[in-house]
Amino acid sequence: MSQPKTKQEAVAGFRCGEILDAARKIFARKGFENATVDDIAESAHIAKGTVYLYFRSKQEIYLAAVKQGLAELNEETKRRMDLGHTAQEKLRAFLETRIQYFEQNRDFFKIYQSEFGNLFCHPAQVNANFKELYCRQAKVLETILDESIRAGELRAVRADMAAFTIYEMTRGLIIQRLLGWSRGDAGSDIQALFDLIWKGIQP
Amino acid sequence: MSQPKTKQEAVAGFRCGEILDAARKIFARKGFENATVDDIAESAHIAKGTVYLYFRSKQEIYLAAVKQGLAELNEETKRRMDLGHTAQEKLRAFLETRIQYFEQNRDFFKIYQSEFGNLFCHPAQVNANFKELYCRQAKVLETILDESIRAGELRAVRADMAAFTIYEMTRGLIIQRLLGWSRGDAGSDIQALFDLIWKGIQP
Amino acid sequence: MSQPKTKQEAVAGFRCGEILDAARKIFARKGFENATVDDIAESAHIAKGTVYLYFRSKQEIYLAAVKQGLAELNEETKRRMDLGHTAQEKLRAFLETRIQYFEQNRDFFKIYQSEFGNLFCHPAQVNANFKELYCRQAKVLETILDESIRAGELRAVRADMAAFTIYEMTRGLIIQRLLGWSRGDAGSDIQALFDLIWKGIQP
Amino acid sequence: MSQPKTKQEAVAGFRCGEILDAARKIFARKGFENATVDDIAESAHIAKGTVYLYFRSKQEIYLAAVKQGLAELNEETKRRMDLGHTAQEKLRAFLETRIQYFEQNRDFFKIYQSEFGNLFCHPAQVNANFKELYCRQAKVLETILDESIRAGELRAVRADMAAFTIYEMTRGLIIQRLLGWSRGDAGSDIQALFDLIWKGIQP
DNA sequence: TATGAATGAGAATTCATTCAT
DNA sequence: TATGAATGAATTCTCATTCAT
Repeated sequence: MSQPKTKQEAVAGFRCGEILDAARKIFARKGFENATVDDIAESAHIAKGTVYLYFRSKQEIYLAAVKQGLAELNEETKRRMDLGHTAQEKLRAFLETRIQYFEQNRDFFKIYQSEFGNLFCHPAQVNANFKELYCRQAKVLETILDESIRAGELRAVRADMAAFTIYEMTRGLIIQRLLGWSRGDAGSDIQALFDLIWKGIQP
Repeated sequence: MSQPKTKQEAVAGFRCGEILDAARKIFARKGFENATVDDIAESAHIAKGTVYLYFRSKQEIYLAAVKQGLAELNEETKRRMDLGHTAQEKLRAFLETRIQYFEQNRDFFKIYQSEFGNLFCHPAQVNANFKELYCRQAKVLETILDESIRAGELRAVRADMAAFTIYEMTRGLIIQRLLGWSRGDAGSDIQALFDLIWKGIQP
Repeated sequence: MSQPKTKQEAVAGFRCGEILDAARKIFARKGFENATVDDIAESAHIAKGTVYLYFRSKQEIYLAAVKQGLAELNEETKRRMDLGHTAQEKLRAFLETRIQYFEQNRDFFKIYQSEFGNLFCHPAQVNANFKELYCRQAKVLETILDESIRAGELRAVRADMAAFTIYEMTRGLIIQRLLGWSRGDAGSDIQALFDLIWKGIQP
Repeated sequence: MSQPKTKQEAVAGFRCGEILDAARKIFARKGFENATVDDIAESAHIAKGTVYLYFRSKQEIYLAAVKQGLAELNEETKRRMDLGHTAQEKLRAFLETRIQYFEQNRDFFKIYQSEFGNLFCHPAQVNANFKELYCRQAKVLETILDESIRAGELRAVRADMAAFTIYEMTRGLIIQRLLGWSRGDAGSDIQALFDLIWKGIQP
């Protein structure tokens, strides 16, 4: 995140990135438990020991990979939502950004999805860490909805529920698409989903 | 499924049930990989070897636990939807049954949810097995929606997408509730969700 | 061995025999370690627990199976050797009996052979038990040879070595035949072997 | 087999050798089934996991141990037979080499012998692998005998049978010696055996 | 006697992590 | 920094033996 000051740091950052890229690929393919540190090291073209110079444990690699992706996604989502002026535009931006991001980063989606699946059987400390990142995404949406409802642009639905629900619908759509269960192209899927949501929340 | 004919079979069925209950508890708490067969045996108050008299492998226990729950849920959902006469009643029945079932079988929901998380990194054979059960749930809904749209009760949304989306929203709501992120009681959460959906699909 | 006095004993003897027959079949097919008591019980059409009414352990079944076979073979060999008058006749009887017996009791031969293979890694107590039975076979032969040498019928070879050697040649021939490595029929194989031995020991 | 090019390879070769030596000792003492990988590791003064860096399974260790010994024995036998000029010299070389080799590598002989014992209840793949090595030994002898018979140096016995028989007599002698059943010293045992065989096959 | 469900010790194998080079 | 050999704890599954019925 922060700029590297020295060449050392730059190299270190580069290595971390390579490892995380490799890790995402491996974790996506095998899941956390079945991925081995050897797999990751091999995929990153370094030795196993080297991995431990940059990360303290397999867990840590995993967390870093999810965090990095989530942060990037959140940032991108926020950026594109800010470009919209109306609630409608912002909502559409939310849907589009996320779906496009996940389509382009399928490995990341798989991990993200798996992470969600394990939400209930994670060490508490891991969860605390992620709950914040997860919630932040819904919060952004909740805020928009809240404002729009107060402005009379939307009808008085429960903003917290609507936000989380929209959030989940997005996830559901991506699952359908990644598993090949959806028959439409991305554009029309997004449009159909947006339409459904919008009808549900407009006054 | 079938009634036990002999005392032997009854006892065997009972043991299977005990093991599956224990398994659900353990898998819910630790996830598939971190649960050990020893954990399950201990929780079922039997010896490890005994588990293997009833199931051939840890995998098999897991699959049985998920299948049993899914089958029960599907059956119950269908039964209650059949009691409704209008699309509205059927949809509400769908939401209510599922949310209530999962609230009452939290352990099962956690496994179910985790199963979804692993959808992308599962052995193909497991997936094939479950895709059918997963899809059947959405299909039931899709059929209802399809009929209602043709009858003019609902507007012409894409039934496949709407079905899967409603399905996912339900799941999302349960997650919120189980993680304690929802502030409302079950009844009002269901009402709010139903309202959102209904507005989205009515003509 | 001894005659059963009561119906009880007769039944017990019958059961033992059934178990030993089954055991021989299973041990021959799978070897001692890979044969399970369940296999044996199933093959004998009784329950696993029943096996333990007649034998104290898997070991014991095995030992009993080998002993029974060896005793029978020894007896038969002795009987047929006694029918011969000259050393030549007795030697030929020795070869013929053994080869025919093993050809007709292939399962037993496999166990016997395996037993020999484990001669060096057996619990001492087992070995002591068998050494006697093994040696008795060679001893019978050694005695014959000894007498014949003293009578001038044979040249002065070392009887102990010749006996054991003939004994081993027999075993070797059977291996060849059971593995299908021998191209001749039993009769001509026996003849060829006898010829070789006879030339080696005649004056 | 091939010379190690790097220090790495040399170390790896050394480790393999250490493990195989330990394995031979353990397998000889306990037999394949009763030997544990832990035993082998402990005997080689390394951790259990280390064994698996060099061999994929217990089976593989075993096969490697037998193969290595057999190959060495075959090579040595061939080398010493080639030094002889007449059939008599070659035959004596065969006997001497094998008996001396096994006397000096008793652990190997025990495994080899046990291997023979399991000839009939082995996984087919193992057998295919060994049959070749076993037969090659007898074939060498058969060829010599064949030539000598055609040259009139020996009488017209069946070479295949004679070869296998001599082979088995050798094995028998070693068994006697290792079990302490033979009263003579190695030299006189070899001489007696040779005498017996030679008389059996000379014209 | 006969049964077969229950037991639990035991074995092979894997892999995250460490550490000497 | 980088390496990769070594470690050993942990896990699944098997099966001889026991015992209540």
